[in-house]
Amino acid sequence: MELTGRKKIKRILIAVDCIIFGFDGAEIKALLIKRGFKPEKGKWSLMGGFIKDDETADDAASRVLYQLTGMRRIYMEQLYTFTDVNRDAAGRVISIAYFALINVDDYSTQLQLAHEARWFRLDEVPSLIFDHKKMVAKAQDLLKQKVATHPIGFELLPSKFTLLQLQNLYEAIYQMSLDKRNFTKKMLSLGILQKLNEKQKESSRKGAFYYMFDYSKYDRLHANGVKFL
Amino acid sequence: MELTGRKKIKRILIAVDCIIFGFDGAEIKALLIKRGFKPEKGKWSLMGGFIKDDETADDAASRVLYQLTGMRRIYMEQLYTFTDVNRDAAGRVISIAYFALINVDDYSTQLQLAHEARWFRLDEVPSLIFDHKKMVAKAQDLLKQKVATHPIGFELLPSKFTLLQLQNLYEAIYQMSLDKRNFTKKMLSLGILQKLNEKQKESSRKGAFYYMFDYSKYDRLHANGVKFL
DNA sequence: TCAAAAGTGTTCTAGATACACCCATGT
DNA sequence: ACATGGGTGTATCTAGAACACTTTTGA
Repeated sequence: MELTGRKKIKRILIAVDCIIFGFDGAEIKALLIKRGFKPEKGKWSLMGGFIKDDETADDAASRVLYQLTGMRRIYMEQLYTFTDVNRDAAGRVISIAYFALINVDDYSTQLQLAHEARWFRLDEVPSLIFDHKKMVAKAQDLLKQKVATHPIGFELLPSKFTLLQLQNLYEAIYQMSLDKRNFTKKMLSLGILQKLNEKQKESSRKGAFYYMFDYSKYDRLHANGVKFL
Repeated sequence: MELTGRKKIKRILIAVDCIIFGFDGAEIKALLIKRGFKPEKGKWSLMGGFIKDDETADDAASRVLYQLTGMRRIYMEQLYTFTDVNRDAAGRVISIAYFALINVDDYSTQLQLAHEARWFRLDEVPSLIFDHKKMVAKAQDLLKQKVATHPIGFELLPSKFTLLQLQNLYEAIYQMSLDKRNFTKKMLSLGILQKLNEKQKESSRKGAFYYMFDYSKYDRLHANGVKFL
């Protein structure tokens, strides 16, 4: 870049903030923490942290996600960088927001308690510090848009899931109901689900077959994205 | 965000870099400058600059675009934030990349000369400093993706354009040829083009009608995006 | 035997694609 | 009169949408 205005630059801190989505079988939820320090102590907020000078933003986001969830290799993607001059009460801080998807079942209750974290339905997110509400809204947009063409919905489900669970997931994301026959026809036609010989017996007498998402088939068939919906 | 690792943080500078696309009637091109200062003086690079402490990243990108083009109100959108620890030879600098579209005809030759700027076909972009090549690639992806569902292609054309010019634009972006009848049928069916009573006579004896993009009709009809292709 | 969820096929419709000729005009 | 690009219509195909009954099995 060109050197313009370099002299005027004061210290600007760089943070990452993570919008973490989960799916409880019926609703998409966001994981928020009760902020345990000043400023804005006691208010709800996204989990975040400052970037260290030897790590990338991706590294920082992974670290922050690990602290909160104890999980590594979480699906995660850079969302947007928020730079309003007065967005953080404590001084000039820009924040690189990350969007993450986790399977709720893998998430330890212990850590949840330690951080005073809670899952919130998207229509019940409380007021959040700074511009975190905007971040959540933007993440929700990205989720809707991305899940229509990329196989990321599976990140929100256990590795074995039934077709009905998958349908419920899409219905929750889009807030609409889908036709069961059309949905299964479409999903199976993509050739990226592997049917197991095992049934989920909890929710019905007949039992529903489990499926797994087959990453290698996906990569082979749909290198350039699919149309899920 | 949580306070983690704050103590270890050294100064990190924040820059913006702009990927500027234009369309010359046949090809999509990117505007690059010959860097006039060290490090990497004399090499090709994107136009960029540091964020001042009283401006947002959007402000900084607008400023940088104005410096290079003399134009205000350029279509512009935040693309991605690049944070590799050693991306900039001069020290730790993160860069918020912006994606911009301009109408080549509006661009002053004077300013072009002052910055030693040049338009490059996307398949002839020379080697660039730092990670600017990655930025260009990412911007090209976004262009392809976004132009399919949002009316941003018009930013690359004069306000009055013929249907053939519009088709050429899409053909250039997607590197494929389209059927003239199907293309015009589709475009006109969207109800967002206004036909003028004026013909472009330069390129044929018969002359081709000019059209304009009608923003208000677009907003009314397609509040949630359209499918152009 | 019955309640409760699982599984499955056909018709209809709209949008996308493929395809070729006549039109208007300046020289 | 003719060369050049401008403009237009129809048939086919494909994907999505609408729609309801049978199957399985544990209690």
